[in-house]
Amino acid sequence: MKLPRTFYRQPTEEVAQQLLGKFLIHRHGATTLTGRIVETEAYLGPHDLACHASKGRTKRTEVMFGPAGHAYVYFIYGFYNMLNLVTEAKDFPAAVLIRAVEPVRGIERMKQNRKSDLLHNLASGPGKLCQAFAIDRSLNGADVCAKVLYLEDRGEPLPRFAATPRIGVDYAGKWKDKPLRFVVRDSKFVSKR
DNA sequence: CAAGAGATCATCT
DNA sequence: GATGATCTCTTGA
Repeated sequence: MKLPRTFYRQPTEEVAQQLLGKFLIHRHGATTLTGRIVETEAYLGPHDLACHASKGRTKRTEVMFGPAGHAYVYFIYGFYNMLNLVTEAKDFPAAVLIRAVEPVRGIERMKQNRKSDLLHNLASGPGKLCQAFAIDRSLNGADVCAKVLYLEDRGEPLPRFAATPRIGVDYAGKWKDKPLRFVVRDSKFVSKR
């Protein structure tokens, strides 16, 4: 079943954890790309110095201020897109970064998109994932309770997971060490470290 | 195997 | 004009 908007309206940490073992689906033209989520990070809101929205409401962070259940896709380092899901109430800017999935369907297409044949190298990182799933800024603001990009609960119980500090946020002061990254234990498909 | 540099651009100061 | 919620390749031991 497709995850409803109420799912995304919950506290961000809760959403990040509950997303593990759920399925990300992108209907891209004639191809359906599917992956099982194995790694996420929570960005808690304006007080979280690692969250883009801590810098205020800008053109870029606008989507995070909107209602839950929409995609926040941004471009970074001149190369990569990052996929986030907006959480919590309207006007409260928080989101969950999808960092890695286990490829399930559309694998041949992912291999082409990534120019790699290694299954564990297709979507094991936020930039790789977006490349494999053909996700770019044209999907920024997209409703993930609609038909193109959405998530599904396929009845799998919540996998065992670990919490670690988030990656690449050394600038975030006391927030950089908070255990807000969640990874499925024993998955081969998480990003390194 | 670990460490470091380079790639490249939208966004904000 | 500086700087990233990254990735890949090269280097050197």
